[in-house]
Amino acid sequence: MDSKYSAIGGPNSENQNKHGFLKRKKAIVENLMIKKPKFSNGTTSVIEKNNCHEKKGGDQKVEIEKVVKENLQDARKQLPVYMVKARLLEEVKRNDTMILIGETGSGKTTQVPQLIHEMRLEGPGVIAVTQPRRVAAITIALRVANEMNTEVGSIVGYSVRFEDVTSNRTKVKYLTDGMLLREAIVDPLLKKYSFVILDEAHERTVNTDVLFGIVKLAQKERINQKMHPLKIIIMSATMDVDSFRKYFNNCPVIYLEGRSYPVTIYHSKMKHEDYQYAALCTIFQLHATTPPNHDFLVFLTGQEEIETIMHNIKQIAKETPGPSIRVCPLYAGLPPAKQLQVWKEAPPNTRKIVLATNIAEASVTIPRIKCVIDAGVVKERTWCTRTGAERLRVRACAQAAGWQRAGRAGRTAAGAAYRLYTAAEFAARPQHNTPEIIRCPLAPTILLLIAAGMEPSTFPLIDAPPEDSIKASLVLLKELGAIDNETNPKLTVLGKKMSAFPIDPKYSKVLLSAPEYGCLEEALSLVAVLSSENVFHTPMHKREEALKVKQKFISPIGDHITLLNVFRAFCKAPLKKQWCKENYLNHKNLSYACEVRQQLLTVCQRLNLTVSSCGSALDQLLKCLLSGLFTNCAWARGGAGTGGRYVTGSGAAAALHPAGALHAMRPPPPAVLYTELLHTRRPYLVTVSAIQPQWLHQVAPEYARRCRAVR
DNA sequence: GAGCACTGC
Repeated sequence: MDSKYSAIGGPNSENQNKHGFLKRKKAIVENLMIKKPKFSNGTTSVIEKNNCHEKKGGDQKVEIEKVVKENLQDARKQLPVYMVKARLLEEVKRNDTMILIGETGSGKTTQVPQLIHEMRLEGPGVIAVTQPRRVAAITIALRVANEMNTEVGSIVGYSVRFEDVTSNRTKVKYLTDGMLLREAIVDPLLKKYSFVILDEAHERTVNTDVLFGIVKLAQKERINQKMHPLKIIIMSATMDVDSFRKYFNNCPVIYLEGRSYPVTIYHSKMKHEDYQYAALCTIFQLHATTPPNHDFLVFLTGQEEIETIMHNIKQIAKETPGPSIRVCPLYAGLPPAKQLQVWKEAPPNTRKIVLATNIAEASVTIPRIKCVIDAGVVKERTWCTRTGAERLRVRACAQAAGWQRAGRAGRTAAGAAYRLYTAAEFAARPQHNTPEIIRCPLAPTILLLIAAGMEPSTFPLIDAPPEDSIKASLVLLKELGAIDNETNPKLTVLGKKMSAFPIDPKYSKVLLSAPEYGCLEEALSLVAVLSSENVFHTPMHKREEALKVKQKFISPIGDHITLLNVFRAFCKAPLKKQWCKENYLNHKNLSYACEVRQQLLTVCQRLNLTVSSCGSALDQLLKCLLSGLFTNCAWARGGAGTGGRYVTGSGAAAALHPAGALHAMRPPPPAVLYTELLHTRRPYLVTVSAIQPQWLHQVAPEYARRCRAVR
């Protein structure tokens, strides 16, 4: 390694501290160095053990429970945040808003709400703690309930989509930020809460960014109206503190020391043209020089890349002496059963190499990783305001992501991180990723803001999206009939109903038009599938077979009816898991679509919509779909024989995606309705159905006229 | 005739 990498953070480096080489910022209010706790990792396993032995004799159980509780309390008191308890509570009492910066393991997420509650600082109100991910909201609530010796759903509860485990006794409520946002539509002043704690703020998801504005306005308005005050706590890992502080009127910032282990960071000494090749070289160099029980975690960009490198590793390993290798892929699209491999310990004298996307950066934690190899790239989705085209491109990731990835090697012991790029390249990268709100379609967010009674033009966002992006979304909402005008938008009756659905406004429009076309039954299923993830699972090596099996679902009308066929067959299948496996379908995503459908049905019933079926009159369903997706039409260009070249309503050229049901159709349909315009190697129309050109004039006459002028 | 990172209501 020495020949190719140089370590940063030598004795004179400002990046070094006494915990190791991982960069940490200096404290403004507090900077505490905390000793390692006695029960750093034992606590959880004791709890699990206890749960497993629940049926044991009474006395023994009590005995075990007592030990567990004592250990839990001991462990709590060892947490960095617990040690600044007095000071922290003092600051909480004194300030309405504060920022809490805490590294992994500082205990801020589990302890701060408990400390506040122990002092009854929340008064008659509830403490809300938001998380970007639902698994986190659930597991943290369970843990805190355990620490407080109560059942989850009583004093401590959680609320995520499809699941509300709270009661009127709940005082500490963990919820996804999306969930709090939906609550804000009904109650923009968040009256039931006396504290709102926004956790993982550094991730800068659209939802947290919008919540910043909501809580800021609610806090101000509650003072104006002389109501009980709203206290705000922003919690985050190291981040762009200055901009956060400025946004929250120079509120105080408290730093907590983390509890992770030192990670030594190495940079590549020279630039690599091909990071995949560099990754392979580094893997085998390290394989030859480190003990076999050191697990590796390699950060790559996507499924295809991971599968390729996995194949290469296996080939090279055959001809390489030394310990054997177990390669584990990890990306979100992988079926859960296959993801489980990652958490299994490798047999003796076998090295585990995990090849992961950035799912391993924050969403999941893999134990025992001693060595991180970071290609320094990420696949990012961007959106073109003018054409509505989305593009996935590989980009260099920000410095913050580099630190986050490196930190994954120091979760359970000291480790090392090898960056496949030079220190100079790293220094030239932006400190933080572009916030999501800058690069995504805004129509859903803007509709939500208007529904919550906010004014989009003056709503305080920490980073403002491009002007034309906001404008485009307002135009779309006007065309959908959700708002009355674009300059001073007010919600229409239709818009109010649209905001009741937790889906893209285009799709809520489809559902609300469905009774008119007598197809709500079908529309619910279709929209549920379209709002979920891809239901087809196509492993690279079994592509042919997967395509063959898919044939039985395919409709000559197009992909939408094909999806409907899949969904209906899934609902009827008795052994769903097995059936999905046989048909190369993603069980998780189809089950999710079922839950979404149920939720959408409930909203429809609340709005008194008539649920009827159009039977075999599928034209009705497509017209209904067009009522929400009328901006997604494309027309065949240059007549027959041109092999599916199309131009969209916004003038963008694109081709039918080869995996689609209409791709082989000759001649290609003169007009199509597409779900997505996606730019990969070329611009493609994805999930497409054939329509009659005159339908657009019937369904959206105003748009059709404007669109013809452009074409 | 290609290939989609990650979340969330």
